[in-house]
Amino acid sequence: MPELPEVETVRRGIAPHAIGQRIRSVTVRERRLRWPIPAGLEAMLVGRRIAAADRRGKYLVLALDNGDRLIVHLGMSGRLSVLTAETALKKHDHVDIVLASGLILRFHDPRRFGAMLPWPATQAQHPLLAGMGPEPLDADFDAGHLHGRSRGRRQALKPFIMDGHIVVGVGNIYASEALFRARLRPGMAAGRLSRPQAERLVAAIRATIAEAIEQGGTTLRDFAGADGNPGYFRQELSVYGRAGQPCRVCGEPIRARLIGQRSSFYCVRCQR
DNA sequence: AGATTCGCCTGAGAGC
DNA sequence: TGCTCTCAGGCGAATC
Repeated sequence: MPELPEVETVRRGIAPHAIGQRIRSVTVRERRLRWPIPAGLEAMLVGRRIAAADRRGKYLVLALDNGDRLIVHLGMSGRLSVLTAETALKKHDHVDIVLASGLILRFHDPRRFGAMLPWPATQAQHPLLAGMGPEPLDADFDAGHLHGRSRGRRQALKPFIMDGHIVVGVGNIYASEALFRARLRPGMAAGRLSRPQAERLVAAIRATIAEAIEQGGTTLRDFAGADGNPGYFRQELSVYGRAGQPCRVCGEPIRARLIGQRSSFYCVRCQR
């Protein structure tokens, strides 16, 4: 499940092959993603040079030399891979972006929760990116921000930190992991977060995300980087998917519970 | 406005 | 073996 570390891993994998490359051709085999791929997407891309490969939250943003941009979201099961021209097509290979080098950027997404949308240069802000919270690794994500935004909130802490308006990129896996690291219960009301707890949570989210990026993300089933390799953060997971197994810190069996319709994992002893 | 629920999808795994 | 059912989950949109 691509969360921020997985998307960043993909971005880093793609950037050296994509930046500076002119787009030779584009083939769209399936337009029905989360939103349909607009008919004009191919024309926008072909002949342009890729100037940058950026990321905002879980959105990849490929900037073109004329200021137009391509937004890519991997959804649940999406992959964006750098492949050689002769790589055989697989089921769910929806889009090929063929570069002047001969390499292909191939978008593959069985569940089609992903998206591929144009962001014209004439459009200052894209609706999907407007209103997004700070990046967890940026300086403007700090205890003051998190504590301030949590005031008056009765929502559970876990869905609160998964809300992209509060902070971007924290999905279901890293939310459970960061809360364990911060020693906070996922079900506690966000509004009851003390200032010192907010300090701890910010530090925990930062550390969790940063370490996951270093490991190339977490591969449970689907995820692979641009080179097709899995991420190795799975072996670092403290609580996610470990229901019934002993807490790595205190030995207490890890509990699983639905919070905000999402499976959540925590240690009742370590997390108060 | 905040909180919750829904819906989009396919593949994997469980159960029969 | 093969069918059916359940679950997973990002996140915008709809609803309460």
